[in-house]
Amino acid sequence: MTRPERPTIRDVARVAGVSKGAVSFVLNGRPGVAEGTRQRILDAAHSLGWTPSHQGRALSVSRAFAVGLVLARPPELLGADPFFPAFIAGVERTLSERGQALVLQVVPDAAAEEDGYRQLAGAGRVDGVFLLDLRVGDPRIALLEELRMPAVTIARPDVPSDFPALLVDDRPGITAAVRHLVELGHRRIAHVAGPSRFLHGSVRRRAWEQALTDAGLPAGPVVEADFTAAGGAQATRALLAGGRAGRPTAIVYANDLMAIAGLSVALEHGIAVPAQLSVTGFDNTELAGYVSPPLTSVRTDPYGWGRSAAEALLALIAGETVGDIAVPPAQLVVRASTAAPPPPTV
Amino acid sequence: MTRPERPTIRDVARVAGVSKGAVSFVLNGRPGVAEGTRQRILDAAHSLGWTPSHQGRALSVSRAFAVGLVLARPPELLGADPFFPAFIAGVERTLSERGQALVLQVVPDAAAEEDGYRQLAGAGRVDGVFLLDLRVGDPRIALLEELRMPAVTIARPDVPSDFPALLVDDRPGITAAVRHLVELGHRRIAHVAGPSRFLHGSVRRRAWEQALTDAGLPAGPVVEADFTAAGGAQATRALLAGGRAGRPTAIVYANDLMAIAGLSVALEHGIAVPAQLSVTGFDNTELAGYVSPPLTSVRTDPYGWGRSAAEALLALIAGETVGDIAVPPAQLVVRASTAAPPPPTV
DNA sequence: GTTCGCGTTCAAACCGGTTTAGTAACCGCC
DNA sequence: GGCGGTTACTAAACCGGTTTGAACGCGAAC
Repeated sequence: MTRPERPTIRDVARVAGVSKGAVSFVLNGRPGVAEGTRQRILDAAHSLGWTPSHQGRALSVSRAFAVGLVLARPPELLGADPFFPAFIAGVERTLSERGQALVLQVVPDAAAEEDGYRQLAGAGRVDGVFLLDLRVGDPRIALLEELRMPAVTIARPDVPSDFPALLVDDRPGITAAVRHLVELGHRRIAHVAGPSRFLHGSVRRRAWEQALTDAGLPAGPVVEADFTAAGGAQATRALLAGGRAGRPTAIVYANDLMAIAGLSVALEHGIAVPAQLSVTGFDNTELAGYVSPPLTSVRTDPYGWGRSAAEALLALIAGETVGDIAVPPAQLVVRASTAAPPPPTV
Repeated sequence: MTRPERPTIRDVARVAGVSKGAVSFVLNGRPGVAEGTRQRILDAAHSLGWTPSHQGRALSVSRAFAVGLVLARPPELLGADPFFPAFIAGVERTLSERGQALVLQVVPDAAAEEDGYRQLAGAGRVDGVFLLDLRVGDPRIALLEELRMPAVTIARPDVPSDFPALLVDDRPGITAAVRHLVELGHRRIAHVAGPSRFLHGSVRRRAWEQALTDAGLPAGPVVEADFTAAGGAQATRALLAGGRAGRPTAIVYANDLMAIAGLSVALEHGIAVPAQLSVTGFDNTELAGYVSPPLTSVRTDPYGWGRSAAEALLALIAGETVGDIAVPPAQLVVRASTAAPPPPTV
């Protein structure tokens, strides 16, 4: 029975006939080690199959080599919204290239979320965090500043923040959607919004209002929903409840999930899309192109955002000065769920 | 300017007037500390706002207090498939209760995946891992055994494995779907499968075959796809290409995403669902109930699986003997996408 | 009054790395 | 031959916890 113990830096030093310090120097590519010795150490390390212990290193340099992400969303929505996995995949792509890990926490509500950040910081488990799903007047900004925890926010907060922000801007996408509908001839354009306590929820709503105003149109009806299919369906029912007269001819949804649910509610009411009702989504989910009719949507790039956010966070942790990060604007993808409105009833 | 340094166990010991050892004992709830001293130590810790350093603890007990998950899926599919986020949420729920973290890695392909596990193990970054998306003859089982890394597999592998397995079984769900269709009168039941290199892909396919055989029906046409909407659409087109005569009257899809894409392909071909074609999905995604027609699907419980898998893994890491874990069988949720087949053409 | 046993506490070693201060050897040079 | 400077390397301290072995104080037993 051989000992399955992992070799340590001591073993490598012994085999190579040098001190621990020398091994450490070689490992970190520091100068001051003769080439011959360097090779001997590398050979020893290789023959022992040595990989430096993460814990040992983390302790001595007091870094965690990990960044954190705390998500406060009910698990069922987490599953339905394709944003998170794509964002996480992007983050991971950058992190794994640099030997960093992502420490994830999923909590049920906002209170637990602050606790989550507090724990991660208190235990020194992460070197920095991402701030997602910004809320209006988000208290987490102050919390993280108090904890002196480096952070990158996804979108610029509406409260003063010294943290670099990934400048995602939902407004051009919504504006483009409304403009597209206006150009098709729509004049009664409704909105199914996300929760107004979230920044993205309220930003998209205000962009919709502004775009209508800019087009010289009165603000149409708006229903606040919760980004879920169930919520989208219910909101759509509320909008389509009135008689044909006052009913909107187009609905701008704050995400694809609600829009897709809206499509089937329309069908259920005997309202043809896009002949009698135009519909736009947001996110450009994979499924958007494969429902009927294929959904006009706003394409965003959560994967790319994840990559950029991670790069910025690592730079910030490394002590560099990091400013806000620009990202390409979202673009409207026109498919078959939008068309000219029906002729006005006489 | 006050020092923002985090207090250490030494500071707590000094304030409480005891040794580091005493503080450690109190922290870990060990006996052998007088009640008065215990209180003094707790007070000191509290007044300093001390939280033990994760790195320090991890090093001295040589545990990582973290478990790993390596995902080898292209990012775009990760976003579309609601399985992962739900599973991860379940895992997290259990982990965060016990102060453990989840270290996630998303890699592009299978080779990088093995590398990922090797790195996590080599650096001692995790105490155990989950094995997801089992492949036929999965080489990772042997790898993890070689690395002596505790693991829990999601589903029982088709190769010998000493690791506890979460006994998810897709067969009853598929069987129920086929039986449901047979009872409705269908006799030509096709299948859109997942990649056959995955265990869940081939298990579902075989279950479909077996169910047809059991019903005394010949195996219908099968098309192997890749679990994406695009793949599902393409597969559906292939199945519906033939004339009305040989065309299947029902399609059993290996997941909801492909089934939903299939719905719109049918519509595009002028084939009414469920009047002329019945469709079943798998996963019972939130969206399944909100497409038209609402999709008959098989409900699974990835959130619950995550919880159970995490509990088993932690127990295994703690040195307990852990056997396979039973989970409630998947259940068919009948909605409006299935109905009796059209009367045979004369 | 010593001895024993017990509960309480401390000092020191240890986990596996990094980092700093210091030393030995070697070089060229005056 | 002694000096200053460079290079290559070592020994030891340190990061922040846990754990062990010994010491101490005290009451009961002999």
